[in-house]
Amino acid sequence: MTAPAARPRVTLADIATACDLSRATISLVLRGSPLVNAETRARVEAELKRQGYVYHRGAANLRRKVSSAVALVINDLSNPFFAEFAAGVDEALADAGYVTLLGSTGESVERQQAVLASLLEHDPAGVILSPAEGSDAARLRTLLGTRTPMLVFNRELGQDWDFLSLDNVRGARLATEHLIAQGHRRIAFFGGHQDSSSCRQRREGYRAALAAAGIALEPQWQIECAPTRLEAAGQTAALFVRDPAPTAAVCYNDAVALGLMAGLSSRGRRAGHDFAVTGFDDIPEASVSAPPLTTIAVDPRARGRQAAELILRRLHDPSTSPIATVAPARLLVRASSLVVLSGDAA
Amino acid sequence: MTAPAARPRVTLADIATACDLSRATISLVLRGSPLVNAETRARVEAELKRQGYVYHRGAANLRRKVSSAVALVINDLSNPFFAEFAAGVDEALADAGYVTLLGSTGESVERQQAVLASLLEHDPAGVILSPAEGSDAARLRTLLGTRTPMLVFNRELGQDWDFLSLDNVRGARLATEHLIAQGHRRIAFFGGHQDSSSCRQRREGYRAALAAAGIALEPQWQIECAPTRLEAAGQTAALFVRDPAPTAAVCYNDAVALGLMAGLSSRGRRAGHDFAVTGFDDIPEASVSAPPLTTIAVDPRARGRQAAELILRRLHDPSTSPIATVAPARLLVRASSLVVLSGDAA
DNA sequence: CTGAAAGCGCTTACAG
DNA sequence: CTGAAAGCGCTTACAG
Repeated sequence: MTAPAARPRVTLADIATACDLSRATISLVLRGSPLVNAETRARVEAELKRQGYVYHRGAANLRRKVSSAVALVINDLSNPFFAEFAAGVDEALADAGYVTLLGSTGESVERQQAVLASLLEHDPAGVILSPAEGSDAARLRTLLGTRTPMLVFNRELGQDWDFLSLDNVRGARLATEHLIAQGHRRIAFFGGHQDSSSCRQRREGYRAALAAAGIALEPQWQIECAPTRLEAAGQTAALFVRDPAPTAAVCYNDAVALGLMAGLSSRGRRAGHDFAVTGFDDIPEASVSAPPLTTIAVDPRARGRQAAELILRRLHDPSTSPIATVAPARLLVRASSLVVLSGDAA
Repeated sequence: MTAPAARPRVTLADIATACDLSRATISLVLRGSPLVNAETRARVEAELKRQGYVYHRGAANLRRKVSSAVALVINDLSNPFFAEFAAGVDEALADAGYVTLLGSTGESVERQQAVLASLLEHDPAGVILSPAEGSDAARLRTLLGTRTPMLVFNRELGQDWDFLSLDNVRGARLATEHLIAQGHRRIAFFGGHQDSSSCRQRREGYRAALAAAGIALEPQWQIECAPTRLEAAGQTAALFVRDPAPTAAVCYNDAVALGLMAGLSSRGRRAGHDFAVTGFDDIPEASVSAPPLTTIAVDPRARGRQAAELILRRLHDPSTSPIATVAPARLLVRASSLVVLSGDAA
């Protein structure tokens, strides 16, 4: 907290005194009321500028019992996906006249509780939460109460909060169908953890595509690993323990896919030449890796704007029942999945 | 703005009534005053929990004439460098009990003015600004006045604001010295534009290292290009128009270095084998490119924490004169610069 | 140890 | 068209 400012703040009352008017009239000018005389208005506006008046929205909000802030709590701002999301949220909130109260949790549930508690003291009209892994919905509910609407992004939490999710099922299904269309029949699902809901959903899409094509799912080609490049590279060998090995892999996300591509090269194989790889997310590196990565784009900035719009709608309409929205996923075909299969491999 | 909440807010007065005490006493409990009787305190705390009271910091701040917010205005949140910076700022501000008011400008000067004006109405104790390209210091000064302290990051704006910059000179010097120590004498400076202050500073470090080693600077090896991968790849040929050609290049940044490496391979050369390359920034891709890129790390998250600490210090001590801080730069040696020179090349 | 009163910067009926 | 008065949720001397 700060010590009181040396220079005292310019206040409505100062302007009123200088113009020899009441505070009420100044307030009307500020809020653009048509009630005030044009000449009076001009005089007041000149004086506002002259004294460098800055509106104290907090005081106004207190009096009016409204809030012009929305809290945005992000699990991992150093992930470009969430950074883009945050940029989209902030953009749309600003356009609607709201200010963003930022909190980042670094995937820590404890920090998430602390950050949210602190932000709530600043009286946000609503909250947008991209939950930390392992978030406890009941604890969040206790913190939030029922007064503050929340939109949950990306990871489902249950409760009666609005929810914006990526279309994980459809995305993975698109990737898998693409590989099948290329002639692959032996397709692994590579990376991610079963206990993550997004991983479960992506596997579901993968399974659905296989099933629709009449391809049996091979349990030994369902390979779990932490969703990082390094872990993925380390797990590459698991794809090739048995013969025949898969000819393609749908990866949990781009990081995993890039790790797998590295793992492939250190085994003398090359993605896009003798093995097909797809990712998920379309991180910036995906377009410049060697080879460029076929992946699923979810446009995080657009998702951010969408999240902002959803919470704003909820603020205006608190009574309707919770809304679950699924954002579209788009297949981007690049070289990593374009393999000419030998007769043997297919 | 929101319509008034349906459920009325729980207030100090509600707790006071329920406990049959005055609001003053409740306030003392909230602020942890030792004046209040232990039994009374316990009773109050139970009631606070029971009613789900949440402190209205805005009201308290208004009364106390303090602020517990800091505005953070970022030019490009979709750049991982600035996203990390923002995460570091938020982390440190939260630890100090402040909340972050986020604004992103997308490198637009007009948006920067609008965003800042809006944030200032929320009465931040201070501002951290990573300026949009082409920012107008005088216009910013008009907006800010002299009441609100600001810390400027990365791009110098003049005025009497505190300033945190990266050590471009020292970073480029470290990279150049490293190449010299590897035996190189024909070292180019590749990429960036003369009109960017960071590019000028990096060239200055490069020149200083050459001068200290008694190596003459060759004007034809100072090659400008836009700081993107694509432009850099396209300019690669410019290094080899004359004989002898350089054996190494200090690149303006990592994007340029990665582009140069691509340009080299399409000419049948390989960074780290027959040509040495260094970058600047340590973007995530630098560690996973082929070969991994020797570069200068500036640790944006640590810079964010540092920025937060600097503005907090300024809040506590408004009178001291403006402070310019230069953040350290660290050389990360990786394979792209490790070339065994043939007798001829050296 | 607790309460009554004034006030932070604003807005909003209500008069005139 | 403008002003007087009350009040948003809190804190802070000042009494007692």
